[in-house]
Amino acid sequence: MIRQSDKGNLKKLGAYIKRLREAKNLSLRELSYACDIDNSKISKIEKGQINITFTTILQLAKALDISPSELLMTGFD
Amino acid sequence: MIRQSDKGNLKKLGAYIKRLREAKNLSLRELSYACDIDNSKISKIEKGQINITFTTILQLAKALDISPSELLMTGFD
DNA sequence: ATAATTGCGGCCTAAAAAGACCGCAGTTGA
DNA sequence: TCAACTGCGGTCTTTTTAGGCCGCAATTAT
Repeated sequence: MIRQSDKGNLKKLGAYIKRLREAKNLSLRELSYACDIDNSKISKIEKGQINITFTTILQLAKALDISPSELLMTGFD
Repeated sequence: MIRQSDKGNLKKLGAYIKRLREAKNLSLRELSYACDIDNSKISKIEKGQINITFTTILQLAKALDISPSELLMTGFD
């Protein structure tokens, strides 16, 4: 039941998160510490491998110093 | 482990979704049909009772004719 | 050289979302 | 009056996230 377009959107979101993290020169473990999410999970998020929840979005946004809204600015299908 | 602030944020998001739905004069069942999400689930979302995933956010945004980013414009904690 | 860091994937358990269906009380309208 | 609609909550199963820990190959210092 996992739609094909969803996979693409998850990848887009993940790629954007990765760009933001790298722009701040943070390692997975550093970001992990900042938002209290396991580094291996963040890795999976950046790869678009998991469909994160609303609250996880908020956690990441906060740690990345960006508004949740901004985090979803990337154009999705 | 459910944070207290998360509950509030979920309620804010739900309330906003409800406002948008009502602004478009859609019943739960009508919106349900438009985004392919069960009406009882939408009811729970609007009540802030469930922590929806990224893809569910995209589905709702599309059905409500709003960008995902816009859907998260409400100020969260 | 070698020690530390990094990204990443695997594995596990518990909790929760997804998805679907049912039924009811209250409202709305014919 | 009564039929249809509406919001909403409950229940059940399947799938997935959350959350945590471990270890490795590759890169990056020291």
